Amino acid sequence: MIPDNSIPWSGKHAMEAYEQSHLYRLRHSAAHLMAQALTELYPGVKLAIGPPIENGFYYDVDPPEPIREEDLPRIEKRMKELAKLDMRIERKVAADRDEARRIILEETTLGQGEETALYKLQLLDAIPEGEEVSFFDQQRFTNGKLRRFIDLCRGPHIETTKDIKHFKLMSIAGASWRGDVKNKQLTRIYGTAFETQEELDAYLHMLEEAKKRDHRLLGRELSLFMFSPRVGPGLALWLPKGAVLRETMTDFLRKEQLKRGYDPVITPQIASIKLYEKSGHILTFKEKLFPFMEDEEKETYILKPMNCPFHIEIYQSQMRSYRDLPIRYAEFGTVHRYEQSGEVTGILRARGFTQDDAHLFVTPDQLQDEFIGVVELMQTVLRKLGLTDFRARVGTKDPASSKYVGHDDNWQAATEAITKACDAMGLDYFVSPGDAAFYGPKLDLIIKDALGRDWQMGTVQVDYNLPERFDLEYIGEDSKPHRPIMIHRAPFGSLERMIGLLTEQYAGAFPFWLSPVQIAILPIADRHVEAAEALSQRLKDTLFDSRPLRVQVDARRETLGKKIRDNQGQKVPYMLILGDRDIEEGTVGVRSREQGDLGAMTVDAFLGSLPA
RNA sequence: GCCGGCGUAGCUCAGUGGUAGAGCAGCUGUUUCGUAAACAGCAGGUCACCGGUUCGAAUCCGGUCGCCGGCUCCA
Repeated sequence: MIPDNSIPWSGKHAMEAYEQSHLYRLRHSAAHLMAQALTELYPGVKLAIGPPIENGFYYDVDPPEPIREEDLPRIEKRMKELAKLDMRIERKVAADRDEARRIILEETTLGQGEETALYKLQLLDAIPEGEEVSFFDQQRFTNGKLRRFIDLCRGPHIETTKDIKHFKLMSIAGASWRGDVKNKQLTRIYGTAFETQEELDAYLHMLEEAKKRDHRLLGRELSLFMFSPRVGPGLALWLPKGAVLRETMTDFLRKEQLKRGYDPVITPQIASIKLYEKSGHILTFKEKLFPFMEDEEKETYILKPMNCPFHIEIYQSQMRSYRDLPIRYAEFGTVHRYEQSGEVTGILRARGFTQDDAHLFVTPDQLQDEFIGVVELMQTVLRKLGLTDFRARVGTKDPASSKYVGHDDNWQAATEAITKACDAMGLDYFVSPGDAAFYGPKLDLIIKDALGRDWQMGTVQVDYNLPERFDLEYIGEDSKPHRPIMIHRAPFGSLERMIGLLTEQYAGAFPFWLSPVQIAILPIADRHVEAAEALSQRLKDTLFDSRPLRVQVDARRETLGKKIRDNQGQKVPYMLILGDRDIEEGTVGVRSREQGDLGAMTVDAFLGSLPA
């Protein structure tokens, strides 16, 4: 998390408070100021939208010539000049639509040609009839020249440009007009603004600090995973330390699932395309698939992008009775999705990843309880991982969209099951219309990474569609066939994404149970190495969380200070120092990652002090 | 995929048209050391790749690949 002292990001109320704040208005006005600078520096530039956002503001523009990063300083400079003019920012309301149109065409274009109003006119058309249309106007006559900027805008703004003092333009990106890639791509310029220089500096400093927690950096420094161009983009190689961490997490969840009546299943990496034709994924998922494979008999196979159809095949392999339900098939299933080249981000967004997947086949009567059971498991997982900074989102159907499948009463039942389960669990969630899967509503956990980006982690989805497509049945008490409901769920989401996020949350200093190396033994001199190896073996024979303790002896011929420094850098939770005194007295010198030197104690005392 | 940026040793980075450098890591030797970097030496690069300009290219130009920020999409 970026510890942003200006806006606590989590929680709906915090966001609402931000939108009411002076800072929010300041940033909005900074966006306008930037637009004014752009109209002066790039005559004919077409302006689109320029809102304040969580950590600053942006403006989307369509410039007559490309804007590059090296242009930002002179845009900033022009903004500073303009700000000093002390232009009053005045709100004006158009009397009617015709006047609004006239203002856009005659005034906001500032004599640069009506075509510069292209996007503003479209925005005007999107404002519902009868709603007030307002403009914000800032101007100053200076040195025989009128400097003016007027923009179609809902506001609110601050009163004068001279209060826009502490800002910085951050970056340039392409952004589609109205978020649709089929539309023209505009140039988006990001900036940030604060009330004081200290806050701006603090924010920039925080960004620098956040970069140090980037999982891609720590993944390399701690030897967790790697990528190789010879393997391919987005295809991670797990190094021994990352792999053991991952196994530890998998072990933990596997046990929790066994306790809750899940049955493990294992399915192949590829399948005939027919399977995905049947599931319908071939239509909705086509552009996400790796290129197809064809065998000598001209049968087409695809690398699996998801596990559900396989689990359905297993369900369908025999007659099911209502007495068999619920059936819970669990698989740590590795899937491959051909993510667009620009969207691959370390292990947070990879092309191959492993879902902690399971599919529950339930009767309508069981839906509610099973959903609660899944939410309970997710809470257990979050607690164990020590994650508290997350948001729970209930994705429901967007009533205006036609992309969904299934009957309305099913949707309503499923949505109710989800919200009731969340209420019953006391989960603090928000409802987000339009964020449902196309086949059903879902509950997602959203977590931010070090750079403040949202990632969807764990998910629970209610599905009426696949049972329908595969014609799934169970025989009910009435001896008649009935259709089961499926729940798709993944508490971690994917091992890759969760480990990436955990790495950033903990800045690489994983809790003891997860640390790849839990204990480093540091013999002081060569003559202590033998005792160190013996101690190492003794610890490895000790179970922690029913796994052998992970111990490493640092037998390098380095000074103790050097060994401590290196193992601290590797974020090893405990170092056990072994020298003449210890061997004589039957103790070890214990040093903790967090608290430093804890003094000498017996190995038993040390083991007894380990976190439960 | 699109917009913008970056690519020099395993890592972090110097090097603006004239014989490729530093620190750390690695290896060798010396040191055997009690709580955050012992000392010395050695080795290590097709300057991402391909093409062009030039007497001469890490450096200038074009293309490709990879990575980073964003858009779109997602676990």
